[in-house]
Amino acid sequence: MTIALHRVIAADLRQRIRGGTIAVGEALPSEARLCEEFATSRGPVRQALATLREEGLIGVGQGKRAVVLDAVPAQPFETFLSFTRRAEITGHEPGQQLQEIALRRPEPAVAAALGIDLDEKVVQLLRLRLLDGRPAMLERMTYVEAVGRPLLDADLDAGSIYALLIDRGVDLHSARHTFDAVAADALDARLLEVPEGAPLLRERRLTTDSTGTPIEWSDDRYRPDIATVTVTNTRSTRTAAL
Amino acid sequence: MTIALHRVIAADLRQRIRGGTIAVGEALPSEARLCEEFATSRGPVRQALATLREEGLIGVGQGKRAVVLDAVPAQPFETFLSFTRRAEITGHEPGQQLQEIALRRPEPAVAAALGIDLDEKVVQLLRLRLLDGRPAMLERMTYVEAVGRPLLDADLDAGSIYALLIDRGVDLHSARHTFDAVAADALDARLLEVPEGAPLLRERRLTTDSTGTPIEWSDDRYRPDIATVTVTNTRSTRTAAL
DNA sequence: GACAAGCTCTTGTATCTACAAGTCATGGGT
DNA sequence: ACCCATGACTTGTAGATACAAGAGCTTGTC
Repeated sequence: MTIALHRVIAADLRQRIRGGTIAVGEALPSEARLCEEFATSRGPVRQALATLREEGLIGVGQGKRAVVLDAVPAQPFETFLSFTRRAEITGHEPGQQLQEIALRRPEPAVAAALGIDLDEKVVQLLRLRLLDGRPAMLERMTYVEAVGRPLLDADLDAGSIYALLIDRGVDLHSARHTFDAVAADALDARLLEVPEGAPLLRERRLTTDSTGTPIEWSDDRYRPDIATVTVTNTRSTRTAAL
Repeated sequence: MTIALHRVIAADLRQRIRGGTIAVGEALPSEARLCEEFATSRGPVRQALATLREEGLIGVGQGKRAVVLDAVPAQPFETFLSFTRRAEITGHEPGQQLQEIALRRPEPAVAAALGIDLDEKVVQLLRLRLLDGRPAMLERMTYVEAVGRPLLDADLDAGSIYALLIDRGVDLHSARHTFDAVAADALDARLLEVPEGAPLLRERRLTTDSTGTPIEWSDDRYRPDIATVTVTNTRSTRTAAL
């Protein structure tokens, strides 16, 4: 399988930016220069630059060379879902420790979020996420039974849950993330290795399929000194409409 | 001034999607068809489709026509930016108290974020935001001088800063938001009326214009019992791109 | 009827060309 | 010393062409 040239170019430039070969604030080589370097035409070069721009890595402008904005790329949409992908992109080593998996009846608040009855069962997971071996995030995930069943038999310390679900044909479509801050409770404190009461970033997430049916409810708590969450948004929708 | 053809095509298709001429789930005309229709080559047509894909309006895939995903993009820019708009949507009464506005030299960290020299001046604002009369969020905003100047003369307890800036022709294009949690410092505690050390949701925001030049840096701290931040994202946008 | 091969339509990738439009540095005039 | 015009360089836009690769329908065979 050959990888498209514009992807190769984008990956190469990404590497240079992350590796510091091209520093933040510095200009990239001109398109013409890149064409020579990769022995290609402007098409693939421009496509690669467009990708980097979309990722928020570079800023462009007519008549002037592209400039490196930031060494850490903003997450494209789908990576918003995956802790593993996020870690890889930022160059950290992801890890995970499954603490508990259970099939049980949900608490009322969770049942309400998922829009199910109190007597329907759910699959709940408690999982600690690591970055470079340090505790970074604690997930409390709840899946509706039909979706969560296969998780009971899977090796959850190995791969990504999302990859597994998508593999089984689960139609993950959109997610609503609500952020706030909480004080670490006893369990948070023990697993994340922070004092009780320490501030944690909490992300509560409701994931739905393309028909809008809830699939997953999650309460994730981040150690703010190790992991943060970044979101990028653009105004282009409106501007272009004019 | 002529508008680039690919923008015209994008705007036209957007119109059809929003207007219902092409329903959600339905396929767009093929590229070849669009080429005929707009009497052009594939370049501009593909560029227009790439724009719509980036906006999350359509999903694409090799060998099959582009499909309308959603008539309304998940995250309109203004909604994300504007506390006022968010409050109105959720049915609360927004309020604000400007604590301080100053023209000064930035701290090194802020200067670095904005990509300016230490001896360039910036306009800094400290503003408390209220919901239904209760303190909800504390903003520490920093603008590059050229952009922030007009704010010195404006009535900031009245309208929205963003509305004012857009009015003055400032090209707000995209923003990167980083979320974490911090313990309230003395100033946070006093103004937000929480104990010192209480967990606060922190949103650090870098807003840039369409060339990627930073315009604004902000550190916003939310009282989690009064205000949270919600983001929605969709998966389908990107799947085809990998 | 079921299945598979093949054909056609479609998008993805790449090249070459051309001109428009913006940026920036150089250099000359005041 | 300052200012401005010029010109070189760079990116934005657009056309035409070619082939690769995936999707889905059609058709022919068993």
